[in-house]
Amino acid sequence: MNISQAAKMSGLPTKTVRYYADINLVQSQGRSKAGYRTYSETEVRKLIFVRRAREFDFTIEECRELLSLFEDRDRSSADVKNLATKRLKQIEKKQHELQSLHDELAHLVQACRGDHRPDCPIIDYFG
Amino acid sequence: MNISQAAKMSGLPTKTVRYYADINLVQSQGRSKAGYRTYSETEVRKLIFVRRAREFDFTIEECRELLSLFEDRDRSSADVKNLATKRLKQIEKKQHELQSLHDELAHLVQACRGDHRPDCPIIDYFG
DNA sequence: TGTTGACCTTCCCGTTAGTGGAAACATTAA
DNA sequence: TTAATGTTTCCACTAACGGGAAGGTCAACA
Repeated sequence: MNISQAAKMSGLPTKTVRYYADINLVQSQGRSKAGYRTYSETEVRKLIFVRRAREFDFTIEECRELLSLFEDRDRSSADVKNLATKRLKQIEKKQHELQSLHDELAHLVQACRGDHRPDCPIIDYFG
Repeated sequence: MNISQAAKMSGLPTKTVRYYADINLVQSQGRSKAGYRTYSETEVRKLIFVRRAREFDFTIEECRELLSLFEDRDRSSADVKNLATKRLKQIEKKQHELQSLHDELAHLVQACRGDHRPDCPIIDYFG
């Protein structure tokens, strides 16, 4: 199948599929006589795999690593679990950061009267 | 004072201070005869203001907006509160996203034995 | 057969918010 | 005088694509 068909089946934009081929993340099966990229279900499966991993905010490099585990019939599940656990820790760290951000800002917003007068604890805090 | 002094006082890297001048976010007070940027406490205050706002993940454009409110003695606190509230909503949205991400991934990690065998629900889920 | 329209290719530029480095000029201390 | 910083501009790079141009290909329809 052509690239747009593979894109549709994988749920990715065509541009992205081409990009993944360019950076050697998911290569096309081959090329047609005219130079069109051709895709089979194997590549589509990999594209879907990458899309799902990206939805979990795995970076492209992490996707590359996961993909090699995915393709390796002899990988151990421990390797995969390690990667996923690492990602989980990153997410939890980000959650904590976001939480303090939220609390501080919420406190400032709550303290601000929000009327026509220029007095504003938010500006005061910043400035 | 010179740029590195302003950088130190504002808590920003010199490169960033120069960048903010380039994009017209915080201009230097002027230039010395040799062409060095000069800074006064006024600019340092603005730099600190921007640094704090950036720590709250306000974008540069939002900083620009906030800065104009900051510089406008006649602004109403309502304008500032609106901006901050918008940002707060964004943060809360991001928190929800991160939460479902976390829960799904945690579930997968928990379900994975993580031993030497290749069976892995994480890979199964992705692939 | 011609041609229209949809699809494909490569290439380059833009995004965010800077960071890193190079070449050249300025200032300061020994 | 020389060496070590400090500063300038400019250019390239980051992540992960998206937009659009210029040109080649393919299928359908009159």
